[in-house]
Amino acid sequence: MNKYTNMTRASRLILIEKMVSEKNITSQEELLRLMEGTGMKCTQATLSRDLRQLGVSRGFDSKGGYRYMLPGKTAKTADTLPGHESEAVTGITWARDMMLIYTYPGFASAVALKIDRAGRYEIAGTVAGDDTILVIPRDNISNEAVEECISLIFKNNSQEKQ
Amino acid sequence: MNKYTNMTRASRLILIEKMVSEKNITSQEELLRLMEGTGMKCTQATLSRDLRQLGVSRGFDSKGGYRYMLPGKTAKTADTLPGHESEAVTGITWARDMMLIYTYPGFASAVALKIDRAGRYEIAGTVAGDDTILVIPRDNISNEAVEECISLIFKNNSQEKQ
DNA sequence: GTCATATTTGTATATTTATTCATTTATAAT
DNA sequence: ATTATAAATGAATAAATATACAAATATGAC
Repeated sequence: MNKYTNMTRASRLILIEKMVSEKNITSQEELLRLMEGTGMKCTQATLSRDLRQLGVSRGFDSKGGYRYMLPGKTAKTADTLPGHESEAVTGITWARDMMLIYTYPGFASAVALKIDRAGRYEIAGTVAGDDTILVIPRDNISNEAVEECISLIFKNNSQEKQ
Repeated sequence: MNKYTNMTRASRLILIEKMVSEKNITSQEELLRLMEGTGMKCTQATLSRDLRQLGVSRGFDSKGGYRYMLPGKTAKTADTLPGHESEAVTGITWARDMMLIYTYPGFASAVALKIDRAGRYEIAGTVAGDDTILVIPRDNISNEAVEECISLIFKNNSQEKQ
């Protein structure tokens, strides 16, 4: 049953979602002013509660600026129906402070893509052949840190369902 | 060029990501205390800056509680080397005394071919994946020399197109 | 309508997070 | 090494956001 029969509140929540999805909102004060412009007014306190209710949170845009965003937009998982890249891995070893990942033939680039997309700064880059990936850590990053990192990427991968 | 050469900072960033991914962090103060527990200490101000750098933001978990979380699959801005941009090249960095060149998907081998054909002594060889090129300098060749070299190749490249 | 109860809201304030500025530390050039 | 330049940091503080509590408003039963 719908708990939100209060019209004022209901339409305010709708307006907030609309504003957040369309505009680049950087603070609650800013959103407040935008909403006032449309005749819908409330206080920052109410906005704070509404945003929590909606799951709208302040994150960062691509340039590192603040931006309020809808819950779906935060964890953008555009890629991946497959999501079982880690199963293609047959072995891992270290040589010259670089990690070598072995996969079933043809799977290297798919696994490497997964690693690249994780955007981990510990990893300067990967180069994938057909069944082997060369993972190049940044300077001063320990092998353990990279292993941690790779482990995490594969873990996240298997958890990724939404 | 690699921006993360500071050991203390680099490992702190790693720890932060680890903490955020493993624990349910609800505030910076909380994270601060957790980190202190491992011997890594800094102030809330530094943490605030680090979190922005990492794109880690405070959102809501399924129950509406606060929780710091890693960024979605937002593209990280590659550290670019000014003046070396050729159309397909999206970024350049150094790791383990090797140059890594990032390109748009599918362009790596084309760019690598260009480099190979220049026949520069400084460059022992290249290995290209789909969107990443590993440039291996000869022994005793400085990074600067290789950059000079690559810059020259790209300059020639862009002149060809005009 | 009245009454009882639950929800919503604003004010004031507490808490949390971001930023300024001075200092220190690292990196680069000579 | 020495000096210059840039990056990182902490302390203090500003700015932004959350919450306690009282008042107002809505909802449901009669």
